[in-house]
Amino acid sequence: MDPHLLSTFVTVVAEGSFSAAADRLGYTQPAVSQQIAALEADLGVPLLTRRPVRPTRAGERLLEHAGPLLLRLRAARADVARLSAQPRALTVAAGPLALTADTAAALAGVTTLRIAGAATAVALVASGEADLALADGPAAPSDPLNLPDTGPLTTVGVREEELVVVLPEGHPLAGRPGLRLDDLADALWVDAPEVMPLDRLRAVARLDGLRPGIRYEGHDPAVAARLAAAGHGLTLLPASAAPCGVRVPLVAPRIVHRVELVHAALPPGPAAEVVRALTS
Amino acid sequence: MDPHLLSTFVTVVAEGSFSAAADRLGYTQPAVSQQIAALEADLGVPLLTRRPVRPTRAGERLLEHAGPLLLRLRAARADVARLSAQPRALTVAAGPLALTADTAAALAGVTTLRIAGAATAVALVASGEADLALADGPAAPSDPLNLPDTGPLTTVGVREEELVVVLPEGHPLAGRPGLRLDDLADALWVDAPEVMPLDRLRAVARLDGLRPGIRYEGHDPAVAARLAAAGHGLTLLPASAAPCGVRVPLVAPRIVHRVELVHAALPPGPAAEVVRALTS
DNA sequence: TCATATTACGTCGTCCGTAACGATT
DNA sequence: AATCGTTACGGACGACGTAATATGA
Repeated sequence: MDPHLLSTFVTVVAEGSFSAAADRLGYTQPAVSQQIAALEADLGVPLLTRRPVRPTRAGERLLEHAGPLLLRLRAARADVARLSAQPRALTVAAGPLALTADTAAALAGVTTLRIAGAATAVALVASGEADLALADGPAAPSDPLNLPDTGPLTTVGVREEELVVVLPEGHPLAGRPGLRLDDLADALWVDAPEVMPLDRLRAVARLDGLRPGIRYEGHDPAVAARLAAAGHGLTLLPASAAPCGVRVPLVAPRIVHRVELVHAALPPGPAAEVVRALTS
Repeated sequence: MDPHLLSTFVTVVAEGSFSAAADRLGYTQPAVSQQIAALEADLGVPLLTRRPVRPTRAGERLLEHAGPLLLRLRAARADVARLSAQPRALTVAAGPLALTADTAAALAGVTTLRIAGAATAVALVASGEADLALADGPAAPSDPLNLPDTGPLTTVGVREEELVVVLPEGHPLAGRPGLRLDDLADALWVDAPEVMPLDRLRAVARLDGLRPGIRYEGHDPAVAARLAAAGHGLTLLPASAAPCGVRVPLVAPRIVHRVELVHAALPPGPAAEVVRALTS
């Protein structure tokens, strides 16, 4: 199973077309056709239906592996390259809820700041495109975030903060001193996958439900809070990130908003300084 | 980075010689030489010192990635193959401390039982060589074991059991009702990596120390207990696995012996039956 | 001097591109 | 008929084996 073939396979599925994938990868279309045929011959199973081009069940299985596999490959290369690399621009990948005032203050010497979901931020560090990741997400108190395993990276907890449910004024539950998530499972929630993905919440809270309401595809927690305040659905945010709406502490299940710092082994330098500042 | 090259690299390091690796892989020796040269050219860094053949620092980094990478590759292949595979012999990989009487009773229809450490057991399932893994190891109560990430496998907790320190009769601490691990960190411990690896204990207990004493390379917990009872060092075992010696409950840190069942998506059949029996 | 890694070179296989073909809408 | 994937074929590159060479212990 050549990673090269795996990568074209992923592209073909993403594009939904052999010719489009060929264009994107800089091959001719027959080359892609042959690559897919080679992969199918190697595994002994059809991976794609043609017209329309869709993964078969076997193809879907392979896709689940292909992403992490290719990431790890890039991670290995990056990890080796880091040893001989010269210090350069300092890039930090941060989750949308990671940048409180304190955290921002600790980022001295940072050249580029990139906002990305937890998994993506870790992937950026693993593949060498970023030096530090500040991944954030919900977790049980003092439990680690469930980050993808991309090899030997150092992970340290930076912060845990209470979560609040954001409700519109006049909501029937707005007067309560605290709320239980299972009482809200049937309510409509703001579906903001880049701020606080509902599926992670479900996983951490061991809960089904959380019906998705309006979808917000941006990064800004304030927008999610405003949507909630305007009655488009509930949302759950760390207390400091919810500037408006009625904020009621979450009391059960016991979930906090956790921020973790992820980085590879760092030589002394500005990156290491930022790590020190963040973890002190 | 061709996985093929990666795999020869791993073999060369393991054998400590180009020619021995060539023999093992069925290549000629110059072929191996060229493969390593190609890998080094690709990464732009020397990976091995020659005479003696040892990994450089870059090589060591690469090695850390190569194992998981090749495992995941096998896992992907196995996962795809499982879809079209016919039901066959049912193989279970179990940790050395996983097979209590109850657990053994649940293994109806199992053809082969293989004893292996937690990481190996999971690797066997991922690569399709086993259908079920019963991984065991120390963990904080209700915390998951820290198993390697090899793709979409289902993990369920099966059991948690109290851990006891096994001491020889007449040991100064033998009369205590309970023991703290940090009080024993400077003592000599039975080093039984295939029963209860000391490094895992250190990691879970967040503790240095645990000086290794006599080394036992087998699987049998009873032997570890006997060595401890005979005064060759202390050991920590689940209460049910320590047939002799003075057994004192561990009271701090709060660590239990946890068993987890790991398996891929299973079609209905004997394997699924065993899963049901184990998790009911 | 012997063992062991590297270099040189010929051969074979693999992979891609061009061109022709086939199938599906 | 048009679009898109497959098959056919030729050329280029890469990979392995044999043979010769270099380098340490």
